[in-house]
Amino acid sequence: MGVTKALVFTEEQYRIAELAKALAHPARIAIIQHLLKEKSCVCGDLVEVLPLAQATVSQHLKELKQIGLIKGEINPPRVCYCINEPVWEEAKSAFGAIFQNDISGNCCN
Amino acid sequence: MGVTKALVFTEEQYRIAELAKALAHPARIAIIQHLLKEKSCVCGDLVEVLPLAQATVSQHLKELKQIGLIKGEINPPRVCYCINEPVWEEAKSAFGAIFQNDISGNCCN
DNA sequence: ATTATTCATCGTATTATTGCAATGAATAAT
DNA sequence: ATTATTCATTGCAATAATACGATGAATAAT
Repeated sequence: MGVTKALVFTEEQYRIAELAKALAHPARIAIIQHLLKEKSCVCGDLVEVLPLAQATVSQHLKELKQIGLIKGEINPPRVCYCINEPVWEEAKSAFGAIFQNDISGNCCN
Repeated sequence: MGVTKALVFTEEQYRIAELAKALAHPARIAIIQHLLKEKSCVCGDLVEVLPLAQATVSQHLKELKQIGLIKGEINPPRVCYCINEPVWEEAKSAFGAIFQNDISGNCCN
């Protein structure tokens, strides 16, 4: 049955998984793409772009903020969102590190 | 409250989210990393590398296979796993398309 | 034939995610 | 002061993900 080792995952593995999870919903992809497309901060017109209720959009924004991929600047009465550069670069290199691997040497490729 | 538009997400958004979800667990990151590290096919010694029961590892492998990121070749009595090139390249360019964006022009960066 | 090995699948319990209506907080407009 | 706007948060309900023991299927070894 195979021995279950008492090994836990590495910090890196948890972090990549966490970042991936933040991207693991079409609404959050749509939010990110919208923020990337508008080259400046987006002031909460996201609800009109998405087929979701305001509360739901707010939840997705919260998740993206929590992980650090985006940030929201309060600019009453609106809140302006944009990509948060440091974490964005972290994610970029994390995914880059995985996908830059050379897989051509595999016996089955 | 903002008008809820009758818009559904694009195929691309669903696909990226789906691929991200496949990477959204440390065990699956560990599996992928292990397959990348071993330059050839890995014959099911994954259970010994992971702190999880065999059934759980099998589940994670199933998910990765379902999405197409890996493939398993039956080589009785073992099953050999490796990265599945076509989908791997698809994921690589999907994430690349997102992370290659220039965010330096944002008003808040 | 019997037993061992390897891996998948089923059943099930636990926990996490998703979605939205309702409400709250804070400011702007009248 | 009252009302409208903007966005966050709370409180459910429905669904999905996670984990693992138990079992099954298929082959190899004895």
